[in-house]
Amino acid sequence: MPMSDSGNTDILIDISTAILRAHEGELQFRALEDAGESAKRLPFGPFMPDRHRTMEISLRQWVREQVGVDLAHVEQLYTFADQGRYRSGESDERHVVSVGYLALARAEDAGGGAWDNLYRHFPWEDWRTGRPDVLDSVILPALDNWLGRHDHAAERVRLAFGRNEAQWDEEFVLERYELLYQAGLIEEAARDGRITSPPQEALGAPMQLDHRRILATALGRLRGKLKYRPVLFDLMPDRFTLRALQETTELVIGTSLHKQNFRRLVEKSGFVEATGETSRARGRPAELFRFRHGNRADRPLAGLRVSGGRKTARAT
Amino acid sequence: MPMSDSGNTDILIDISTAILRAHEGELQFRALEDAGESAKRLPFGPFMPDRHRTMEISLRQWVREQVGVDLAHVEQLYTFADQGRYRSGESDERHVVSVGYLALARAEDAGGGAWDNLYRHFPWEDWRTGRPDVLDSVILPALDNWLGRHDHAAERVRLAFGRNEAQWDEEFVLERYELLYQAGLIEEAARDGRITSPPQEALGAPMQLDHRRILATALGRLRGKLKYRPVLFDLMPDRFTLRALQETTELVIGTSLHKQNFRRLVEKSGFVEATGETSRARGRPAELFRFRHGNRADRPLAGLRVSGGRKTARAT
DNA sequence: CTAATTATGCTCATTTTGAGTATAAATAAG
DNA sequence: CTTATTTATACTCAAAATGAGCATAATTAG
Repeated sequence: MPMSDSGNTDILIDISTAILRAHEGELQFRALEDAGESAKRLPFGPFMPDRHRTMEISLRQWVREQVGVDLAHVEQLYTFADQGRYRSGESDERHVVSVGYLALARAEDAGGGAWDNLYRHFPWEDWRTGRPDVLDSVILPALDNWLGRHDHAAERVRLAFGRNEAQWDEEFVLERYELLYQAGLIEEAARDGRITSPPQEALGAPMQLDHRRILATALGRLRGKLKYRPVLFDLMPDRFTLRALQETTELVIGTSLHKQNFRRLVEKSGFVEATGETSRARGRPAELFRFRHGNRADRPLAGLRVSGGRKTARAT
Repeated sequence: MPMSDSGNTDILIDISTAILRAHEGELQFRALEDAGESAKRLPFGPFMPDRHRTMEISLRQWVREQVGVDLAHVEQLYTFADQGRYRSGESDERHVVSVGYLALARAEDAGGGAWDNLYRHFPWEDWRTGRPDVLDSVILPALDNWLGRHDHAAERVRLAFGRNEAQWDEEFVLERYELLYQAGLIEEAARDGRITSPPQEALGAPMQLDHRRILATALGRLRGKLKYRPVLFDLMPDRFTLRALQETTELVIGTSLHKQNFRRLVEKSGFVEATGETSRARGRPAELFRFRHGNRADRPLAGLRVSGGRKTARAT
């Protein structure tokens, strides 16, 4: 964005999309494999401005036709113009600008194709069964070691990883990923030539290009958005039990929630209405709810903040 | 983002930036005037990928040198690739992709240049002295009239403008702007050929291109972000009274707040610390505070939600 | 000295939230 | 068919947060 003269810089824009769904107890994303390449990638393709009116329309259509998924929510994440930062020795140096998108799909609309467990790439983000071991056994020691040579980053580490007084903030997915990348604990960092030797203990499964970074951005954005907009329902089928809704929520925010309080929160939010039907399963049948479109007070689901709070902290 | 073949599409990227500051009781943005054109515009310029490593670095440098403003917070808003949607009869049809940025500046770092009052372009967004008259006198009647022919949009209007049961959500700035644009109540809509005759009563001062839309995006984003990240302090000088902090907050969210409760909220948030100094002004001197960097519990300032709530709703 | 003005402290009733306990309605096991 | 197990749902209770005010303090403007 400098001066103004300029010749033709032969820019090519491509769109990469993190398509998420909740399925079989996993938060999954649509992953593609390329021959002779172990790391997977997100669906992406060139954007051709003369053929489509807007990027979002173009994206939806392309994903339906080429990837076979009908998208519910679609949201632009970020446009990267970082010059080759995440592209090492590629021949095609025209790819300069890449636009990342987050898309949500309902499990039913999600066609065949291969889906991958998101947390396989971000094991430190899944706290549903408690604080992940890898944090204390690998990540924090390695970061400490790295901080020895880069102590200006200490505060960033403290905030991103919730050390000392700081709390773990489940939305800081990208900040954590970036720190791990910079500290050379991520395989992509070696591939990009940011570090000389690959990390001793690779953290999470790597992906092609900067796609893991896009996934991190997507997860962070989704976790944040959940608290004030009803995007959650774009991951749910038409009818669902509150239990299913809670499980999907937990998948996204990566923590487990108190069942009764979750119910109270959702019921008061005005986002759902009972259908009268019930679902049959193991125990007592559960009422089926449906999304109550936009209507009502639409109180944000702020209560979904990872509690971390009060732990029976008896009065003073 | 279709197929894949493609020739060279001669794309040009430009970056437009909404630079905001709080100054003299106004929320202002840096505005430029062009000869022979009454509508103002945002600073913008081409992005040249071969000269700069990242867009943000490029942007900061460009703004410092060309616009004379030192930016505090910088945040990418959105990338539009909408084909000429907001560009009517322009000769240069290469401009296809434009990236919008939000930037915050402290009043001290803001150089000379011309600044414009943001709410002059969005009078319906400023509720500091109560519900703006223009809503009931012009906007809602006109929207109702429009809805007669487009009643599918009724629900969007209800939510965006807080009718019936719905509450006014101060973050829906873009949604409101888009609705007004589509309903032809915005001068830009006539300019873009979306409607035949210009609106009888133009709402807010128009701007060039889609710059008012970028401002709307910026304001909405900022209002949202305020509640969970300490961006507010990027609009404040080094030291400030709580009163000044509150005024800036009110400028941004467009509502007035309860003074004592604001103080309580901010003090508990851990974002500020007293300096011991005081400021001299009209009444009792106020303590000067400073931003307490990143530290502490960093409780979100969720309390900044536009209350709208309980109005002495005595028990049942 | 008095009024006006702004800052700050504190109270109080509600609401919201975290964490349980209790009860209901199924299915699975014997 | 009786009991254990499982899941859903209702309710309670205390702690914390929030919305509204009243009260008091410390200045400056007459």
